[in-house]
Amino acid sequence: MSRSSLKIAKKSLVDLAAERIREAILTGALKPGTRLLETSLAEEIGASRGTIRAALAELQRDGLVICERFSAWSVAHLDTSALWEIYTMRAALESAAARLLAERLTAQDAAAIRTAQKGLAEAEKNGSAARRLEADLTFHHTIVERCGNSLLADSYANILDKIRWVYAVSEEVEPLRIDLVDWHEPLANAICSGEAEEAARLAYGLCMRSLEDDLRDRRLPGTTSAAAS
Amino acid sequence: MSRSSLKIAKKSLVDLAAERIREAILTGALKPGTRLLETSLAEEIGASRGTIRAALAELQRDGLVICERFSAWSVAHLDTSALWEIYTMRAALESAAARLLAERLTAQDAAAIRTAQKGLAEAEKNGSAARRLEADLTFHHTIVERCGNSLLADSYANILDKIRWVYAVSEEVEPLRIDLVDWHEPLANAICSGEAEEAARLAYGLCMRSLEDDLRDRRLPGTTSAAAS
DNA sequence: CAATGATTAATTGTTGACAATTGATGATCA
DNA sequence: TGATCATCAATTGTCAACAATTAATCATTG
Repeated sequence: MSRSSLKIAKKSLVDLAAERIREAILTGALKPGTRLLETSLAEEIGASRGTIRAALAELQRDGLVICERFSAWSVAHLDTSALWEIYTMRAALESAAARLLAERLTAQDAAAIRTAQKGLAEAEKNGSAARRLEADLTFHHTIVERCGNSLLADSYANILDKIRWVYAVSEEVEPLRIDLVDWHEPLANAICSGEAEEAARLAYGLCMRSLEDDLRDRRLPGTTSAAAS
Repeated sequence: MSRSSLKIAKKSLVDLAAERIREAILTGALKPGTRLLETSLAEEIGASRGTIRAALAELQRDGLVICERFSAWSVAHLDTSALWEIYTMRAALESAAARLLAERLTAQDAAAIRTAQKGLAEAEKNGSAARRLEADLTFHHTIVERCGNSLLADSYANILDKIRWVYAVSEEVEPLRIDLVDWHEPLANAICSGEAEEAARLAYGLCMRSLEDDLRDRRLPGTTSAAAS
């Protein structure tokens, strides 16, 4: 943020195509289980099959689509056990990030955390469900982005995508129950005061609390898979 | 393990090619920074450029090669800060896995842990450096494989690859200092007795201890980048 | 002589055609 | 009738040619 690059990031057709398809999946326009045909996508998007194919391969590695050899591409399924995996992974990454950030905190980091907190407060006061969700994700994203580990940050970005996906796909109910301000304040304080262990524990707890809420609230279409204990 | 699939996994040329190139990188045959030409690789491996291209894209997502638009593919660099990222990521994943496994332990899990421990003991008694390393990685891998989160396990497999890479690339010294048996026993015990918090803490500690050893011992060629604090 | 602009060889980006594989359909035969 | 086998259409896997872009080279110009 302090020194944004001036470089124009020209994107290849593959990237553009991947972005389009990803968007369609994450917003729920393409529902889990939907069959994807390379030729149809190529025609709709306006690129050749090879290009679409490369884009699909990228999404496959992100876990958004699956491919059975010589048979078919399709949008990945999103059942209760997937939900559990996503949130426990999130907890793993985020609690580690919180610890790292608390250990190596700079003044800019603290300022960014406080800004994200303000965003939470505003969204809480008068924001739509979508706005509250984004403020929430932004807060957590801030922590991970600043923890200094790009490997971890990249993986976390993928998880955040999937969390948006969960919200988009679930036959809605109770969007984001918790009181954003109250629940996030202790974590923000722990990080900003350098209490690494406490920050890690709080981050872990927040994620698992979200998991419980979502497991209770969301009805994921399709499967009836047994939830993790 | 208990129920191996009978299915023959025919691999596509892309997968085969990716495997070859990955192997060459992880063993150090292709050194960090080496320029990779699609045409040369295509000729050497015996596949078309498009196939090689797809393989490279896969390796790019795994962080083994990098690609600058319209200019060049090359083997990724592996400097001190990369080492730090790899090990803190490992700590994040593994401590979470240890916690999960301790919480949901089955008899088979406990047996697998004990088996992995025996492997450690044997390697410690009369094993080469390479053998000790593999026994070590196998022990940790066992924990993660059995934690029940495939998302986490996939990410961890990639990290393990990179750790092998570190050992292969570093101008060797002091291979794997710790006493395998002594250091892993507390973690194994914590997991097998269901002490989730303790298991998580121990796993985290083990990873960070390994990081310290490797930061001290290994001289990574090329960069002189400042280590993380 | 330094900075700018044309030239070109090398390399990646994209495409459409062809080969291989699969699953469904219907014919064949005990 | 029902199981088995050939056939075929649909779809993915692979390839080789062509287009776009880059970086290096060298000429040009103030």
